[in-house]
Amino acid sequence: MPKLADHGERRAQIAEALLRIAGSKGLHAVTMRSVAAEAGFAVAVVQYYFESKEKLLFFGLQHLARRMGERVWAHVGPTGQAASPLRVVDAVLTQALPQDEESRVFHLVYTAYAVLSVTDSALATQPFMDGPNEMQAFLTDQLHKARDGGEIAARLDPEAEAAGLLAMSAGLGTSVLLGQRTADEALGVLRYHLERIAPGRFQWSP
Amino acid sequence: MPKLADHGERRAQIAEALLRIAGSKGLHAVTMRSVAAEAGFAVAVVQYYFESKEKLLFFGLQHLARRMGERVWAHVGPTGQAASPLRVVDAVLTQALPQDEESRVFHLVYTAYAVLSVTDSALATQPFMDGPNEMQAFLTDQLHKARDGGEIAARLDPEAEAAGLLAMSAGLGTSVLLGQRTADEALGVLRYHLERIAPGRFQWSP
DNA sequence: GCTTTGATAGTACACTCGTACTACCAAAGA
DNA sequence: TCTTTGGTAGTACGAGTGTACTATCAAAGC
Repeated sequence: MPKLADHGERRAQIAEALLRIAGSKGLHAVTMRSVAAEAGFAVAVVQYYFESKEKLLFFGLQHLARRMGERVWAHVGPTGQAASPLRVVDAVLTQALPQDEESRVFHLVYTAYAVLSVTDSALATQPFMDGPNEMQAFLTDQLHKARDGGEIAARLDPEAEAAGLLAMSAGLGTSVLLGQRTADEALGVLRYHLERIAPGRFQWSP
Repeated sequence: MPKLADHGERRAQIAEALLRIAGSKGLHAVTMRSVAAEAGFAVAVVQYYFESKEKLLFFGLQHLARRMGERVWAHVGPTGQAASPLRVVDAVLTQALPQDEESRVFHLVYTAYAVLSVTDSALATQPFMDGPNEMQAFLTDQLHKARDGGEIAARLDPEAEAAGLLAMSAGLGTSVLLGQRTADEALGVLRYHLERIAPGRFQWSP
């Protein structure tokens, strides 16, 4: 057997190249040739590790979702499980905003994929529901804990609050992407609404 | 001079065909050929009224924005200018949700255009900021009036509330598009948050 | 040392795209 | 009536696409 190549790593390399192109030139600029060139391989190599473009696109989406999940978790984890549920909620929602370039690319490509999935049956819409659903369940749980701990008012509905905040965060993220407002302005709006839920309890962060 | 054709109407016809395709098959399925076929014309006719695909796409976006504006206004107008500002706010935000097929197509195509505009300089991002900015200013104004009229608490910030509600509405709309929740569920979340702003004042509508 | 085989490279083919070009048709003005 | 001209149709071309195909290379096993 010749020089064994780590298939997983190769596929990851190619997926990264795909995301770089999709993030800079748009998802429509993702072609076998452009991805191969960006990754520094020949077209046939991309074909070798992904038998078709459809498979490549699908893997690219999975790769993106995985990286987004890791990133959010990396920011939430350190906050600690034992920490105040409100801090966790704040960390998650803040991280959901496109504040740096990497996050901006995530948002853009993810949205592009989402739009594509509506009309292209090849890209199952399942990944676009699992992630958000999981996230909403997580936030709902945190808000339940916050309510039980008396951090937020008892009249608040954790489920509806979580769903609303998540949707707001997504909407704000899109507006940042389109240049309607800056990330800081979006953060300000988000913080205002968090403050409305738990007055005086969101002033630890700068 | 031969059989005069109303250029405005022809362009509108073609734009409608474009939107039908973009709404059903996706914006990437919009080609000179597909649009011409959908409109029942030859390709050269589309070329005749739009000198290039770029111009066609741009006009399609303008046409969409115009129709969306008309639709929202048609629902807000009857509510009356003299009516309660909260009713106007409710009407606008409700209408911003994709509840019927036409609205669903609006959301989808608009989002597709928005995503495209981020990476394609040909599609100016201006239209995606003017509309939302105008809408936010309008809602902010209504909330100011509501606050002055004592319909909402004085501690609320009209600007931040308007921005948040609009972002939430957009985010909820996207989630409906992706099938994460139904339009009714999204409406429920939205109504919950309106109710939070002005308790007991959003129970007129079914 | 030779063969096998996983990995990479180059190329060709069928297809679709946007666009340019020419031809045709029919109504209005001379 | 004949010519001009706005509108419509058909077609051809170059560029770019996904994919199949073959060739080449290099390391592992005999």
